[in-house]
Amino acid sequence: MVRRTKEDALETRSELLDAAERLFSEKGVTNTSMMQVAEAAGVTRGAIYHHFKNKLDLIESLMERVRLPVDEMRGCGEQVDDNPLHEIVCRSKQFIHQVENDPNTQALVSILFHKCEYIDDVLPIKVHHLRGRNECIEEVQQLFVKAIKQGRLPDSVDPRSAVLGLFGLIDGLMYNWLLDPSFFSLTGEANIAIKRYLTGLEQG
Amino acid sequence: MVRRTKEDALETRSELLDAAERLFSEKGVTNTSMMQVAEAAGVTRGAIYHHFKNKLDLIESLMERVRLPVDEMRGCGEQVDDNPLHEIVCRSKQFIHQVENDPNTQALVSILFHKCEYIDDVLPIKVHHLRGRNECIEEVQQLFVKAIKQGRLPDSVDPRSAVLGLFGLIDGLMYNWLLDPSFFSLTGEANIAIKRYLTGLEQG
DNA sequence: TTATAAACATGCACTGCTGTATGTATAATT
DNA sequence: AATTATACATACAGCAGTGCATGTTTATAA
Repeated sequence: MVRRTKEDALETRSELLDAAERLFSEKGVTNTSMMQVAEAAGVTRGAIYHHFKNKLDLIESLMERVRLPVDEMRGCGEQVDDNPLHEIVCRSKQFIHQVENDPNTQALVSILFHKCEYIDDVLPIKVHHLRGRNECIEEVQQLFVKAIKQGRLPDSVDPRSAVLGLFGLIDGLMYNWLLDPSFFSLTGEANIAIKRYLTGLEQG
Repeated sequence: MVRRTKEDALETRSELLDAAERLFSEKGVTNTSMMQVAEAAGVTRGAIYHHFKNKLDLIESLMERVRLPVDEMRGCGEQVDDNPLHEIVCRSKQFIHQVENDPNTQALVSILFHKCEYIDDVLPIKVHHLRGRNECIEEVQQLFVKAIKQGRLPDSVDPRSAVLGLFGLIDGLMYNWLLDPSFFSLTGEANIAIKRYLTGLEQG
């Protein structure tokens, strides 16, 4: 009803993003209208179109705002030893833990996996998703290279192949877990599966 | 423009389903209108609403029509020996091969993974997806049980955990491959990764 | 052979959503 | 203190899509 200060405006914008994130993850992106987002944020559609050009711009801003764990997980805090395999495990666990425990992260990943359609119009989502993923893949691949050089993995292991399998495993577990979180424990199964996969890597 | 015989009607229905499958996998489910489906099939919207109640009914029919490889892959043709692990590998390969090579299967899986939103309204999709998956999981889990009994896998392996990891791996690889098929060879990477995962299972 | 019903085509009314234009009150600027 | 720009609210026009009702033609059954 009134205009407020600049900080208040930023808060409005933030609340709009929060509402969008919630509604998108609950009802899907295309099934959520701008008016519903506005209502959920306690404002009118005018507010949205002031802060964002359109729905796509809103989505892009959502992607910009959240730093996905895929992005975060470069550099894994307590990295005591110089074993790249340990860092790979640590990063993976941290990633999965954040998805299972941080509501914001979970909502966004849920949107990416199950609540949006990868069509041309929402290309920014796909682009953002792939970019972060590819950067992360590149880094983990280097860790595998390092592990092979250190003799922790046999030479017969192709680092690219190793990282593709690992990411497939993690993504697949998250995908299925998000379909029905009560079906199994993400952290539990992921830890076991990753361990097994790495064990398989260590053998020829 | 005219009415034809019963067989022709079934063909019309089939062409509508073909068109829907194509358009859905290309442009997404919600972004494809009934009129576009009708046009692509060379008929008008009236034809669709004659054969299908609405868009959801159309989608349900799509799911009914195609037997996903997940459903098919029970009983793996040339099963010479009695090694359940071999059957597991055989089924997985068959599944993946069908996704990579059969256009119909690929289109439908692409829809399930990337071109629809799992909201309440499209619950039939989710239900169908999960039902087929769960049935298959159950069967493969029994194969793991058998393998453990035969001493081909250590007792420490939990069959449920084993199958969850395997399905996660396969789903994740397919998910990522469908995002960008040129990024890697699905069959190639899947074979390697599955082999590694099973190797990891054989170790404690 | 006639009647009925199937297999569509056509047209209409309704709705939800979008984008924008305009209004308005307040903060920020001078 | 006056002006300007910001941060929204409100109002309007317009479309795209849906669902249905109603034609129209032909198979099919009696």
